[in-house]
Amino acid sequence: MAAKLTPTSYALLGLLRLQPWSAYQLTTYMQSTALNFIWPRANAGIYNEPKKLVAHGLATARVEPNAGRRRTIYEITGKGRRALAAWLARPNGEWSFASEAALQIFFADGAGLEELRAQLRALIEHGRDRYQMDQAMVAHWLGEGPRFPARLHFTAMMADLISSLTTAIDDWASRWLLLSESWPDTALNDVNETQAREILERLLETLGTRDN
Amino acid sequence: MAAKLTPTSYALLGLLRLQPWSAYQLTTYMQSTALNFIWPRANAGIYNEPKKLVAHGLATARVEPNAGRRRTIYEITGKGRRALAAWLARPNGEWSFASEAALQIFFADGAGLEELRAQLRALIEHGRDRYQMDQAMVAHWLGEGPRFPARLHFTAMMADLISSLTTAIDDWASRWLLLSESWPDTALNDVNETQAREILERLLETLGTRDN
DNA sequence: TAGCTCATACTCCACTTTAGAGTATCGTCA
DNA sequence: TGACGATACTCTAAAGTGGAGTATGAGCTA
Repeated sequence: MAAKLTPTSYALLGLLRLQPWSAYQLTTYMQSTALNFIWPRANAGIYNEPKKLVAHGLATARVEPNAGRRRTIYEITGKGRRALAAWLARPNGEWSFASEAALQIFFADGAGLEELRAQLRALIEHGRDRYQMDQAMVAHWLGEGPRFPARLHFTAMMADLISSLTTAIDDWASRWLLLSESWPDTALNDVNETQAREILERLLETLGTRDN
Repeated sequence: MAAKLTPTSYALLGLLRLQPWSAYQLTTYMQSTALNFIWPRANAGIYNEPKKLVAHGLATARVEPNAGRRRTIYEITGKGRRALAAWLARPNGEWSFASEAALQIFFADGAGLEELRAQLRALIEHGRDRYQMDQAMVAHWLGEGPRFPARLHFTAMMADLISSLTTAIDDWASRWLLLSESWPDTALNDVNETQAREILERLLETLGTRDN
């Protein structure tokens, strides 16, 4: 009877290893921290997950009063610790990206130049919002310290990853916003064909130096 | 009676705008091109989507013989074109990332140093596989040209995006593989605390220059 | 010729996940 | 007293998934 655990299960086990949590705390933490960037999950799904952990003996639940209300506190079990350790020992290089914005840009030859550029600007604006949010968090970590001070290095690692990706997308959108300045429209023409070939040639070089 | 269209619906409309497609062709194209990077979708879902488009009058379907077999060919309608154009005119800066690997790295304080480093190496290896794949595609586009020659600039745009993200993650993993060389274990210590603070301080600077 | 493999062409399905609400209670404030 | 925000959690129709499966035809080999 192998428990059908998902990465979400393991994420919660990872948090429970640090301390006991209420379901609300787990959900709030997962949705307001770096975790929401590297493993975005819907509210309802997170609430359901600890119940599954309990059903499989990986966590325990107790209901306690809290300021006149009841809340459920979850704690990891020994079995849960072992399941987490086994998962951590299984290397996995996978990641995925998805973007409706990028999809719209990919099909922008069905729209006008100004619409394409508006999409690129929207991506840049979205990145700006992200930067402001991240800046406040980083300043807080350097000042008061993170929620888990003993994990500062992991906090920094994730902040570095998020910033790297946000910056990469920002740079990409800015690059093509600049390149498209000289386009008459979204159709292929001499200007943007030359640009495209140059970019592809540059990519071929870059990829060639990295594939071994 | 507004059709409940998803980004997947629009992606298919975007492809149908270029030419008529069979369901098999739509599925194969979506899963083997840049589209699978910016909007990854399961096989069954893609097969179902064109039927919905037909149900909403955005596409038509006809069954034709093909080498003794039957296949369904879909074509976009005028209504479908208008729905696509309206979607393209709605800017959207959103994107999402998800990675079980990053999740495992985030919780690696529950494992040993070698396990953390194995995770980082797995990410780098995954990137290397990606580079080899992309290299072959880019070489093909520069040689024979892409499937849709008139969209070369959009092909280049997406290749640039994919490469940027792959490179960013590769660099991040390499950076932390290097930084962790001097760690005695995954716990916080003087060495990695100093590293973490330096990274966070550098991030604060970078974010500060980009948030306005 | 028969069998195997691959490509073409698509369906099925139990389960998971989502977006986007909703309900309920308590403390604080005007 | 009523409104608002925080705490605490549930509900649900629709979308999506992984991982098969079925079927047919062409090409190749023993």
